[in-house]
Amino acid sequence: MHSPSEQNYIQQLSIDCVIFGYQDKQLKVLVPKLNFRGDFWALPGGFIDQNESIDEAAHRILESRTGIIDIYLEQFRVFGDTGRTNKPFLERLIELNEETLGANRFNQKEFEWVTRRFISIGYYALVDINKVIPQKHEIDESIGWYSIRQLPPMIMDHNEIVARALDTLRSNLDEKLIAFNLLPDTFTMREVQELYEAIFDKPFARNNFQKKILDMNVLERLEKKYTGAANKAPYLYRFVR
Amino acid sequence: MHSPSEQNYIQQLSIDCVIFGYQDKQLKVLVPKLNFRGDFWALPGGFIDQNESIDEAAHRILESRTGIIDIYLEQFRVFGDTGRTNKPFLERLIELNEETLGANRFNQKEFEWVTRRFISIGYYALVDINKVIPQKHEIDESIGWYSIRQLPPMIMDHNEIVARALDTLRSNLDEKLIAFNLLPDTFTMREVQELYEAIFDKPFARNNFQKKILDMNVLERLEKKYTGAANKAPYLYRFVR
DNA sequence: ACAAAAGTGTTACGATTACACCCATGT
DNA sequence: ACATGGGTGTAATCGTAACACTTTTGT
Repeated sequence: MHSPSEQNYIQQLSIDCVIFGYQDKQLKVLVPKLNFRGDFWALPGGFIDQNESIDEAAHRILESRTGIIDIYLEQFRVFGDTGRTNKPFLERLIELNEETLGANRFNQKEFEWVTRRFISIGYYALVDINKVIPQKHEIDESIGWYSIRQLPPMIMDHNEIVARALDTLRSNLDEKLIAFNLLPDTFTMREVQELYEAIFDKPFARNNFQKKILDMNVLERLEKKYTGAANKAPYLYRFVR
Repeated sequence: MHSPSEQNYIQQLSIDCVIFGYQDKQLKVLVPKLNFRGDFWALPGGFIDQNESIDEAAHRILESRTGIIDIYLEQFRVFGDTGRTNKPFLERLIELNEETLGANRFNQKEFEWVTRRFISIGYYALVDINKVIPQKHEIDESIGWYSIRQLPPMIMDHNEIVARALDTLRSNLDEKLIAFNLLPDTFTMREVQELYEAIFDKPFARNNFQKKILDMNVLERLEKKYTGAANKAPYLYRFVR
């Protein structure tokens, strides 16, 4: 897990993951912050071992960040422009951290390996945010959930990667019935609606929304949920199939 | 253009292109056949130079096969299973061609380079089949258009790649208004309809189809086309925008 | 009784599908 | 005149959006 240049990775190919969660009526993305001076945020990512498929690599990266094995996950786009490299970012990082880095946190070989041009396969994942215990890596200062509306400025093209992931999520949501991956095991119809509103950034009519979701025939209605609020208790639902 | 192992390519990463054309009421794919004993077909593909983006690489590959520069082209999926390698195919090819190959058509270095595990980015392209003069490469015996319903058995996972490309084409066709890339500059409404019927493998109602296409507001109606047939002359249309 | 939010029904609208008719063209 | 295929109009149907009403719960 240490020097990528010494691992048996495929060269110049990486995976970047956009991990979506949902909390407080907001769509969120899990983003680590690097443990260096200069406020560097970078999407969870990694490389592909010679002995694993790209999907397996993505799963491994996700598990190391969320602790969850069973994650909904899909590739959505390859980012492969000519000048796509870490170099400007790393040079600035080194510039801002000369004293703490010392002479050789990066040796020459290592530096050249990670600053080459990289082509990256974008994956997006949908998780139940309550089941995730975000794992920061050695290199991270912190890791946290950021609202899609208030993402920090990330390195390279990572902000664009998130934007593309959101586009894909929106266009796949209904057809692939994947929204429920973002919710707990049981949930109310209002919660589904608020999730949709967070994803599409627009309101939905309550009655029509309920009809649409129930017509998907993928929800099982459970007992009512007594919240203590001064109103009718909503039903709980569970996703089946 | 000779030994890939001596070129400045990104390692273990390739591009495979599904080039769609349309002729004789059939959706077709451009597939070269290798100039060896054993009937090997393989999708047009290639590698990515260090100094070109993946889109540029795909364009280069397409131009070398079609002679056309301005091609509609889109990536649609990455194929990255663990065992994804040319090796079984090449070993069989060598086995069947020992006498003609002689001792060293492939040297050891070359053989190892091309038989490593490869991750491939799938692109699909839409071309006006009449503008294409299929170019076979040195290594090819022939290159030709094969109906999507009667594709030859291709090496590796190339048949699956075509199937995935067709799925993507179908789901993008209306939204991205790309069908017209498969037609000549001017065409009749019947031709558009037959194209759709070839792509979706199902019939469309003539009047409703016409309404739907015209409601896209991307066609300009030109003069009538007198065919000499014993019926009303159809209008010609041109794609605009 | 009332406010708040949930559940459901009913109508209106728009887009798609189905049906029908008329027109141009060559034999 | 007729067969053939092209263009277009209208009605029926379906799914979605808009509107309305009733029910449940705690104060």
